[in-house]
Amino acid sequence: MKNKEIAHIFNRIADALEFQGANRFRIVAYRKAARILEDLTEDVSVLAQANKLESLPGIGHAIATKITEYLSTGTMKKYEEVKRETPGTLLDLLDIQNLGPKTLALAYNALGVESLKDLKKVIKNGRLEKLPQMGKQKVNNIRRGIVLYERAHERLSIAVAEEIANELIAYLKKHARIKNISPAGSLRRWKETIGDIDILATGTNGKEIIKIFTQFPHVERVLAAGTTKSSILVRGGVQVDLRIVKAGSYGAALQYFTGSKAHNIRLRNIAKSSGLKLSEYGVFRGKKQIAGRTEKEVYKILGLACVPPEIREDRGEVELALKNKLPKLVEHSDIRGDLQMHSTYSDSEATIAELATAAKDHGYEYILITDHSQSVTYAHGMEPRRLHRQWKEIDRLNKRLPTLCVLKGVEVDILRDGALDYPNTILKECDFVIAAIHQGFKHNVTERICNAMQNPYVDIIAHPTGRLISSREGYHVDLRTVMEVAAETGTWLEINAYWDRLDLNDINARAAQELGARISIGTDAHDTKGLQWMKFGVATARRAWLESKDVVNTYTLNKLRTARKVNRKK
DNA sequence: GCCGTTTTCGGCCCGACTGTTTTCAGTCG
Repeated sequence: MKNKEIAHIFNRIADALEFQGANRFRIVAYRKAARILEDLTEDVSVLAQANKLESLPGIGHAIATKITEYLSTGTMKKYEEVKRETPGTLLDLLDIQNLGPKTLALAYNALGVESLKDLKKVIKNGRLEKLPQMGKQKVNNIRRGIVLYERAHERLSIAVAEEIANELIAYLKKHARIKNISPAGSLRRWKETIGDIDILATGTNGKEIIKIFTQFPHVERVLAAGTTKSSILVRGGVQVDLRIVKAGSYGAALQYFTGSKAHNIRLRNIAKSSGLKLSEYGVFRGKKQIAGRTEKEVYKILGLACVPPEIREDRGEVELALKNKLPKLVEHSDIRGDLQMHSTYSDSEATIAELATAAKDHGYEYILITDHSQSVTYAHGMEPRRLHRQWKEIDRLNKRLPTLCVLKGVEVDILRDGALDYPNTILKECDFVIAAIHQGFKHNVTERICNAMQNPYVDIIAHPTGRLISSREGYHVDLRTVMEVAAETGTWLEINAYWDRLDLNDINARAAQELGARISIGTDAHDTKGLQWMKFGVATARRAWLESKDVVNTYTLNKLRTARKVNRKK
């Protein structure tokens, strides 16, 4: 699929146009087209062939022509032109904080800056500072931006961001006079990675709250501190922004700072077309505020149902909210069990008894123990004898635990040659079986997974793409084919809730559901604490628009057993 | 560059903070 590739090109063109000082609405148009392509689960070339590109919102004739050009010739004239006009790595520098297109253009035209190296040089020798409109402070800010750019230049995992935000919110609640406080931004939307952490609070004395905020024990640097807004860097260079608003604007501000930007633009357009104005201070008719205390009120006055934060991405939710037809998203409290976890029988630190106790604390009705199969030697995979011993222990445990059912499972490897790591005589004795690729990532993966799904005893495909958010691309796999075969055979596809996997991700899980496949969520816990990752799995399911009927571990155990694939012979 | 239930032209979201200015431009979200 060339979707991502073309999206990248459009973003590049937008960067270049920004640098050239082009009409800002043209720039927005390219960025929007890029985002549409990134969100698209269908292959753009299929749409192009069917002549349907222009039916996508935000893609008009000019951009459709450019897409077609690229698909048929492998190049795009506009992109080639842009590359000719802006040297090498120049546009990469736009990722540096406090250095925008205007300043970069100035540095390029007046001083010939073409690279990070050049930029550092003109900062050091003082020439940048001497340019018109520049000065000591501005250059200082750019210098700090470079430090961040070189250090981080990557996004935080949701797990790290959530932990920092929780700690900071607890600190502020304890030390400052605050009425309401909430995370906002991509953290509140539960995106898998977070750029910086946004927190919104109400209180009467903004200045005092901000002072306390900037004294948070882990502050590395205070970037800005006004009366309503402040930014700090905490350990590891993570940026946290705090906004203080009046209680009467809390809902509007929460809505505004939660985003996404694309979602908000839609809302503001709707407000405008009915003669209203929407800002972070409220909804206004003329100068009179007519809503803003709660988010619900803001959506309502615009004629929309209140959209859950997880789906505020302008992926169709605005249209449905206008018709009051939003999906009823799956809730964490709907989850009755966890369908992937490991014990000391393979590579985990927790015994089955410990996992069971922790699961009871989570209020679960069942858990599926899924230790690794024999050929995964690095994870201490189980030969059949050890598996049988485990089953006996589970039988004993189940007698002691009336409210929880510990299910016998396995995470069976799909081997290089496509065979499964246990014979069917073993698999059929399991309550549920998860199949997974852990070897041969580039080796006929689609075919191997699809074969595994044809096996009547394979219930779930674990982490279907194999990606690791922080470090690994994933298998060479045709996911759409996998989803189709999953739907055909009744095999469930996993949302692996481990924060560095979240695999399937939001977009793919939604596509799987649309193609008729069902989803199971498993934490893949390797200790008792790992059971807590369920929240990230549920959030991903919500971002995928899933309802409880789409997620099998919202089912009672009886229903779960009868919902499994039809060709299974007992 | 996109878009249209008044429009095929003339719109396109809105505001805070900073720094260099003396009325405003640039950047960010």
